[in-house]
Amino acid sequence: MSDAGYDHATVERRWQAAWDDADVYRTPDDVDEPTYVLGMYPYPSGKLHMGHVRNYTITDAYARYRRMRGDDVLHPMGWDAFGLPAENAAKDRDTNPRDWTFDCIETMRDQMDAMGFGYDWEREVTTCTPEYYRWNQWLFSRFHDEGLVERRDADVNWCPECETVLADEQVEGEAELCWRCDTPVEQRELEQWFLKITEYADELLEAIDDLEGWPNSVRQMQRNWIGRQYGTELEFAVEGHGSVRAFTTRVDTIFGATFFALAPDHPISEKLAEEDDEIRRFVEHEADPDGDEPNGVATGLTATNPVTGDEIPVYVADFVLSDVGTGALMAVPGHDERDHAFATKHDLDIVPVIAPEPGDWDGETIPDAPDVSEEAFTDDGVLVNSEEYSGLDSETARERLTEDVESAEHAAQYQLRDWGISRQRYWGTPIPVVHCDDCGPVVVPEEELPVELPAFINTTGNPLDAAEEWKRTSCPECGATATRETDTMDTFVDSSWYFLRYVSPALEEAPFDVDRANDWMPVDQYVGGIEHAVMHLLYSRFFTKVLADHEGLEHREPFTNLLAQGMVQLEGEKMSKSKGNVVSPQRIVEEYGADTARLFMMQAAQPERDFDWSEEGVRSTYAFLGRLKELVDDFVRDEPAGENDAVAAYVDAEIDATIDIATAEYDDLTFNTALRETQDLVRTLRQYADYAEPHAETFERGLWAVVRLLSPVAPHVAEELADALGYDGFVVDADWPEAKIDRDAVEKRRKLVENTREDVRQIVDVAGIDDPQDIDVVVAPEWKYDALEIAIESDADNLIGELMQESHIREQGDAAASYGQDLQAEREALSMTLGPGEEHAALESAAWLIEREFDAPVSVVRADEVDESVLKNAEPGRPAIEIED
RNA sequence: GCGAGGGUAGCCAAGCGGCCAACGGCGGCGGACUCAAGAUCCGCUCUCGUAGGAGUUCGUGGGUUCGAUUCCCUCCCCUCGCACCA
Repeated sequence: MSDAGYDHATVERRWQAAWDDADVYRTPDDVDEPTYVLGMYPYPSGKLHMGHVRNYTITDAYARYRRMRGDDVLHPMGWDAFGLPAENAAKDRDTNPRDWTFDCIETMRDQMDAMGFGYDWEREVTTCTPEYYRWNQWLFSRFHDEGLVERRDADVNWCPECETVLADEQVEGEAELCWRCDTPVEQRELEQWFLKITEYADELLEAIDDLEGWPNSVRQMQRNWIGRQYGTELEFAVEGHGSVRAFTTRVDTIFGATFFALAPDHPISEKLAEEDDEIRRFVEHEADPDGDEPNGVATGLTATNPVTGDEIPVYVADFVLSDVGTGALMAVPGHDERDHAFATKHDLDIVPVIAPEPGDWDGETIPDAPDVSEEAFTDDGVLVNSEEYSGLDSETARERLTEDVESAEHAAQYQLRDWGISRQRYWGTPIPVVHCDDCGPVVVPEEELPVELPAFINTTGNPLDAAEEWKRTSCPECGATATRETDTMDTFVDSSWYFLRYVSPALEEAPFDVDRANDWMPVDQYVGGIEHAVMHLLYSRFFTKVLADHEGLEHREPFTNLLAQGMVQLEGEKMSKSKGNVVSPQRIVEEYGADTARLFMMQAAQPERDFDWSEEGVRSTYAFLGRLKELVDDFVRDEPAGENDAVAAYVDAEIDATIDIATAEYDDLTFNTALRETQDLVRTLRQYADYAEPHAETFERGLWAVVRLLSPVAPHVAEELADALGYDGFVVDADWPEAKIDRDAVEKRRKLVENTREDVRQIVDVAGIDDPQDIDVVVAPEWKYDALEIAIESDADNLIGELMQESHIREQGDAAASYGQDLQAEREALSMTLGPGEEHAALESAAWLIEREFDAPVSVVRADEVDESVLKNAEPGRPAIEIED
């Protein structure tokens, strides 16, 4: 047999053209509840990489599978087409972002076609077109109407390289580097537009529990990101400045509060800085919120502890962050590590007020106070030194104190911040706002949308700032001369709702057709990289909820099932341009074809796992397809005329087994297992053809099953083979094969055959039989199956007694007693086997495998055809074996 | 530090209460085919064993159970995310 392969280029082009002519991937608007399969749309960088190929092969294979199962399928593709790289590329190449982007899209669409991805291109969405981004602007204005847009001064993350602000999510790691260019991020204060995602913090958090189709890791990352914490907010009176609210999760430690601390940019700190040089010096120069050391300066003021009435010193400290809690906190050095460090440094009191709960605590005795002079005790415990609260456990004390203190109330604190969407860049959606001297910022009215981007100006700053003519406009409210907002939107706005646009991509009246979206959404299966675990997936959930509340969408979550696909690596390392270890999909497609690339990837590992690209693996996959084609061609050229005998029955059963298992695996998206089974079936078919003249009908059924089981992953070659087998029409539209038996029977039959073959091998080996002459396989007598069934169902203490009540078992005498004892011994572990007739048939049809292996005739016989002495080894699920040498 | 997910035979990797000495792949060994090689096919690959047997294994140490790779606890190690968060 050769490993020559086949003419993949011709085959793939032929079927791509045929699909195209027949428009097979089109999803008409009038289908009912299609299965919505979606891969995260790519940024059009100009080149498909292996990550894309893997991502989109997964969705394509699943979409094809669902289609063959009879579903209508929505499987669209589009372009996340705004973004900074286009601007940089335009500058480098002396062109403009628009032309560059469309060139890239063109190339990538061709590459996707060459991969055989079956998209409904009539639903293509491109975010950089005014037809798309006008709806970003429209949504901005709707969000604004609903009070979900805010403009405020903010300290923002500024990337000096990209010359734009970044969302918190776009700043990476401790070193605070820009996610795009790895430049250290700086802080700037700018007027920014925010979407108030925090309004939805509770729902975004709580609904995560119901996202059962999502990986736990992603769910947990979102929970952490939202970071809700319950605690208590209460007031400390600061002399001369009135009441100051502080948030704490540990109000139970309030008797140990020995100082009070304010953030450097707290209003009181700023006021104090105006009056006091030392405080000003600290606020303006010394404060280092990023440093490890807690620094601070005494204000000379005191604050009144609302519970004890004690006056405690007030500090301005850089470890207090203005955007956490209220920007002011009560510090308890005895029970908080950071407060402890600060107190030690400034020689402040450290008072223990919580003791570890004694192991044998009775619930009331007040334990001894722990020593906290060296180290804070941060766990919950029992209150001490806390007047009437001493002796309470932390939990109860928190409740009680929050109730008792007049200014105290339960409060929640979130880590999630509002989403700053302003970007000082050109290639994005213009924020539809006009600044008027009299009216302030005014949102552009709906009928004037879209605010289109002006022509690109190659400049160092924001090109929109340089577009003088474009900037000059009139105020929509008072008509006075006004200027346009020059910031554009974060591109995550685009991707927060694109999955809705696919439903009605050309609609001119609204971003999406609400009725159809209600029918078609949510996305049934979403697939993409883990890097979007927080940002894109959280923003999309937020948008979906807002649209549900205000635009009539009947779904509150966009994605039912989420698959975070693993990386394609090379020798255990992530492929990257800088490392120079990139395998180009283009080259693989040219050399081996798209089917090989797809098949190799899908069989290499489960979709969510990382796996290593292997040139050798690719070659062997290619060889597999070539040999399969040869097998089909041989069959068609010279149709065999074998009998429908026991061997054919074996092959037939294997076909069913393969279909049954592969189907279940396709449902789970574990393509690797489905494909392994399918390849095993090909091997079985080849063995069959080698061993005997195959029964044509059975053989063809097997080939046709293989072709269809393979077709979601290797669609071109599947069409080619189906064509060779004389199938009229496209495999894409063919019915998924059906198995005639159930999984349980499949597994029992396979196990029986496998165990029997193994036993024969062992006997031959251990007994040192060189050349077996004759092999008998003896199925157990029927009464043993009955006894087994009784043993499984019975819960009587004395199993033997129970068995002996059956006359046909009792008649077996010693044999019955002996088998009964075996059953009794393994009683808890027994399970039902196939029946005697089924076992006989299964072994009969598998006998050829043993004959072939040992080159000796095999007879499968029933119990009543042999001597009793032989029968003692025969049990249900385990025939007796007699070998003559 | 907090949270999540992991640690399985030479390697990768399934299993997640009994059919588990543990699917599958790679590597290695033997055989068939071949002039030969490659490809393909058939076995073997923890230890011992002349009729299908026995023994010791699934990070560590305990526990629950008639029975644990599978459940619970301790500890060690790895990966990922978050982190001066009050």
